[in-house]
Amino acid sequence: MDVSEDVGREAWMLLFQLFRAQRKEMAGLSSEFQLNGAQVHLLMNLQAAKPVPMSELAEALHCDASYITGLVDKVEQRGLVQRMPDPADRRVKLIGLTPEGLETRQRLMDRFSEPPPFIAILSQDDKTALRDIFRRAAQAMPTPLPGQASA
Amino acid sequence: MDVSEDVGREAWMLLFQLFRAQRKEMAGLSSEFQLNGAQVHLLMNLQAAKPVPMSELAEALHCDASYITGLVDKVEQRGLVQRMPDPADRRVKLIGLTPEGLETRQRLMDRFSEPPPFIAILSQDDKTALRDIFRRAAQAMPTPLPGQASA
DNA sequence: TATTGTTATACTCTATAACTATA
DNA sequence: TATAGTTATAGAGTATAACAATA
Repeated sequence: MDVSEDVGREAWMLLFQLFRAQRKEMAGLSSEFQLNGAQVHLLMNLQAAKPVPMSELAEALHCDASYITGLVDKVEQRGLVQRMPDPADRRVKLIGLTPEGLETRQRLMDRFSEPPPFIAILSQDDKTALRDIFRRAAQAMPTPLPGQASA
Repeated sequence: MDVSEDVGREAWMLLFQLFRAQRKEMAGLSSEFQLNGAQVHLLMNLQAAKPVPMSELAEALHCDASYITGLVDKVEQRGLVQRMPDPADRRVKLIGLTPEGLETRQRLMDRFSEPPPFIAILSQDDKTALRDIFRRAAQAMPTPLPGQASA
């Protein structure tokens, strides 16, 4: 096993542990909004302007369509999203944010984008280096990353 | 909101999404070993030489003691760990790895330490920079990070 | 016949409360 | 009386299978 591989391994293991150490805080953050993790990601995956088919949400959240039904039910009951018929295909239901949902999503993104301690404690130089490296990583990845926090 | 804060925010949001994009693969990795996430972390938190009280495991895994009972039951039935009495306090049970558990833990750590795509694709320089930054972050954090992968 | 979403149901993960043995 | 672990149980999260409406 060559040394160059070990650098990536060590970086990953450190990140893995750092990330995991603050998983509890993330859960707490979700419950601040009385949402579970999946609901948070549901809102993050919705855009203000363009309603989205439920099937697409299932794909984005890597979960079964039947689970999306229940997920949408809950946030719809809270007035954050609404189901709309798709004029082009009457089997499809489009999910869009309500004005209140948009506002909640905004607060959610602001809150979630607050860096956890292991990033907050870094020097400005390290933060910048991290950002640049992750930008390169994101660009090289096939996955289109969902909604960005508004600055 | 000043600009220096935004750098940390952007770094964090990018990391968050990159991390999340490969959460599915992590779950798949656990099930390769027919273990769930908690069982993986249980094994990772056990050391070869020194058996550990169950209460300590509950703390390390951030979960309730009652859940540890079931967790240990399952991996004990598979012969990976064993309960041992603590001579110093007969209420306490110490959990230690069996030889088979040690071997499984080794394979587990080797497998889990394989960097995910978003790290693997980085240049050698970027990997090194990441490692150094995370080392600084880990050192500055209060949490003692558990078992490191053996190189 | 295939696909979108829904319903009913079951399984896994995890916590809470009551309990036993020991301190 | 307090603590370590266990048991019973309940709740949340998620998937699978059968189904209705539409394509």
